[in-house]
Amino acid sequence: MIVGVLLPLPFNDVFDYKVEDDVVVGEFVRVSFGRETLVGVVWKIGKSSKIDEAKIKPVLQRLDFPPLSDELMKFVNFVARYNMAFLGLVLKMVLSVKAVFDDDKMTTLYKLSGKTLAEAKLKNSDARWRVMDLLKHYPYTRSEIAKGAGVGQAVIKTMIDAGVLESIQVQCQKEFGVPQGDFSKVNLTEEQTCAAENLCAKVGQGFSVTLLDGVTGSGKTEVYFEAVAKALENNRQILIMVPEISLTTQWLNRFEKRFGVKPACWHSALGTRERIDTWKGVIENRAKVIVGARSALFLPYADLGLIVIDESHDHSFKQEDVVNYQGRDMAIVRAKFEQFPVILSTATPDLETVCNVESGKYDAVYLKSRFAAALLPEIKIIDLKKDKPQKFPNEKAQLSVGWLAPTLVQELKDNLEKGEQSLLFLNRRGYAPLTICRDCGHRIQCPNCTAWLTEHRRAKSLICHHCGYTTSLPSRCPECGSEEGLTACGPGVERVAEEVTRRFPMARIGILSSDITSTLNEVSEVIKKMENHEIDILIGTQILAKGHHFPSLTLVGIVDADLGLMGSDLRASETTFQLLSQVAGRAGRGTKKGTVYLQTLYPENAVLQALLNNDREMFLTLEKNSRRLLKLPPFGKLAALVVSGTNQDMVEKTAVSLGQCSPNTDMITTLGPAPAPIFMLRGKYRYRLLLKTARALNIQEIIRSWLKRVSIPSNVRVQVDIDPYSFM
DNA sequence: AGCACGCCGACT
DNA sequence: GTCGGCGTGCTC
Repeated sequence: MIVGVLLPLPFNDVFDYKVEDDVVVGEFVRVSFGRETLVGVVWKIGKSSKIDEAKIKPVLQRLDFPPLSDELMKFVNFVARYNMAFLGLVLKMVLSVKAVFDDDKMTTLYKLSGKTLAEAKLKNSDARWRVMDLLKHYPYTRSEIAKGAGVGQAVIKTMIDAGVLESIQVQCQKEFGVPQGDFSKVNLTEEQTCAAENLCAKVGQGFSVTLLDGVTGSGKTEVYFEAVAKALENNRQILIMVPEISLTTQWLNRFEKRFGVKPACWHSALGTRERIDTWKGVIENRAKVIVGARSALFLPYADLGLIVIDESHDHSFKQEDVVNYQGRDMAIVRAKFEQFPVILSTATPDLETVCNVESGKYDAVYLKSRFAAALLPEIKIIDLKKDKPQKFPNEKAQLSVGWLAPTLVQELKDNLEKGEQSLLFLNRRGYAPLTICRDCGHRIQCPNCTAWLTEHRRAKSLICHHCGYTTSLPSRCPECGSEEGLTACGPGVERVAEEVTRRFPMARIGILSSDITSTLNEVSEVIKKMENHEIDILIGTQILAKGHHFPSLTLVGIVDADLGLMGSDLRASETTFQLLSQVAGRAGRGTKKGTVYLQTLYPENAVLQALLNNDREMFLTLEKNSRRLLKLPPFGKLAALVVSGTNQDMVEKTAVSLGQCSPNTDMITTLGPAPAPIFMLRGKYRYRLLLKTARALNIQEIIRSWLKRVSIPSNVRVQVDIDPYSFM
C-alpha cells in the first residue's frame, strides 16, 4: 500500500512511499529522499499526491519505537497551523535528535587491558594514574572517565592509542531513577497546604489550567511539588517547564531532596548522548519527570499527566526563530488534546493569564505570605537627577565616571560594615554598550547588524549581542587613527563591578552574567560562593533574577531601572515590572528585612511607582486599561510579518507590495512596512509589518489570504510571528 | 532544508 | 581555458 510520510523538513505536505499493509499511522519509518535517507512519520494512509506510482519509493525500514499518538499528531498539526510554520519543521521538534534512530543501543566502555604505562612507553602522570585507579574495578565510558578522574579527553585518547585501555561493547540503556512522591515530606504552612490540596485535586481529573500565584519566597516550588507527587502516584509522566536560565543546581537539589532522585533534564546545552537517552526514556515511559526548557514540550511522552510551567510569565517561553511559538500557550493546547492539568507558577503573572483567571477560563490559588519570618523588602527610589553619581577626582576622564548614586554607595558601605550581602542589578552584559571616538565621533558598529558592538573588557573584545560577531578591542580609532579618542560609553555589569572595586577595595566582589564568555560551571561557582557568603557584593544581569535563594542578602540596588522601559516593545512595561519585582524579591529572604533601591531618571513613572508601593494590582490595572484602549493582546490579536533578505532592493519592494495590498477594515489594522529596529541583522535587511485584528477574527486565515495576493521572490523571506514579543 | 544544475565573472 | 559565485528547481 501507499502511505504519506511527513519528513522533518520545511514542507506542509507528506511524501508518498510504498510499504507492507500492516503499517499504522504515527509509525516511525526510514525512507530515502533525494540522495539522503531520513526518518519521518507515517502521517496518512493512502496516496496523497498525483505523481506517477512508478516514482514512489519503498519505505526502507520501520523503526521499533511506539508510534506517535493521535493526540500528539493533532498537536503537531495545530502548532503548525496556529503559528504558520511548516508542518515538517514542527515534526522536527518532536524527532529532535536525528541520532536516536541511528543509535544501535551499544555503548563503548573502556577497561584496563593489563598493559602497564611502562610497557606502553608512556610516562607516569597523576592524570594517567587517576584513570588507572578509576578503572581498577569497573569499566566506564569515555566521558565518565573524563569526569570521574578529572582528566581531559586527550589523556584518555593517548592511553587508548597506546593500548593501556581497551574497549568493550555493551548493550546499554540509561536507567532513570524513579522519583518517589513520598520520599520526604516537607512541612508546609497552612496556606501552602491549602494551595497544594487545591492543585492535587486537579491531577487525574482531565484538562484544567490553574495559576499558582505567590509572592517571591512564598514556596511555590514546594507547593507544585505536591501536585507532581500526586501525578507520580498515578504513575503518569510529568513535565516541568522552566525558563532556560533558571534550570539551576539549586532547583535540581531541591527536587532531589523531595523525590530522592534527579529528574531527567532537557535543554539546549545537552550533548547528543544525553539527548538520545532522554528521548528514549520519554517515549518508552521510563523517564517519569522531565524538567526542561520550552523545547521539552515537543518530546513524544508516552503518558503525560501534568505540566507545570515555572515562572510562567517569563518571555523565554516564546521561541522566535524557525518555528515561532509561545511555549506556555502551546503547553496548554497539548494538555487540552491529551486531557490533563497545567499549573502556571509565578509571582508576577502576565496580563493574558490574569485576564483568563478573571474570565473563569483558568483557576487560581494564591500564596500571600513569605516563608517563615521573611518580610517583603522595602523599596525606595533614587532620583538620579537629584542624587547624582559622583565622579572620581584626579583620574583620566574616562575612568572617572560613576554609575552609583551617593545614597546607594552609602547603603552599600553600611551593609558591608554590617557584614551583610548586597546585590547590584544591571541588565546589560559586558563593560560598555558603545565605544565612540571622541576625536572624530566614530561609533564602532557590527558589520552584520545595525547595532553597536559591546565592549567586553575581561574578554578583551568587542562583541555584537545580536549575531555574536567578535573582534579584538582596537587600540586606535579605526576611522581616524586616534590613539586617545576611543571612549567607552554607558555601563555594563563589568563596568559597575569596576566602580564597586574602586569604591570598596576590600569588598569581595562577584560578577554574574549570562555571557558567552562564562560557562555554566563558572556561573554555578559564583552562585555557590554567594550562598556561602564568600561574596559581599554581587553584580549581575537578569540571570540572577530567578530562583536563587541567598539568605543573607539584604540590599539590592537596581542600577538602571529605566533600561527596560525604553523599548518600542508593547510588553516593555510588563517585562520591566516582572524583572524588577523578581530581582527585588531576592532581598530579605532570610530573617532580616531587605531593602531595594531603584535608580531612575523618571521617578514618577507608573511602573516604578507600582513597584515602590508593592502594588501589583495597580500595575495590572494600568496595563490592562492601556492595552484595552489600544486593542492589544489580550483584547485583540497581533501578528508581525518580517520581510528579510540579502538583496535590500528586493526586500524593500516585497515589503512595499505587502503593504499595498494589506487588509484594512474596522476590525483589521495593518502598520508598516517599516525598517526593523535592527535594520540589518546577521547580514540580512529587514522590514516589519504589524497586523492587529479584533479578538474574534482568525488572524492566521487573514494572513494566509494576504500572502496569496503577493508574489514573494525566492531570495526574500517572509516570516510570520503570531503574537510577537520581540519587536527587533 | 539540502543538493544539483546552470549560467556569468575573475583567475592560474 | 577553469573555478566558483548564487538564482532556480526538485525531492515521493
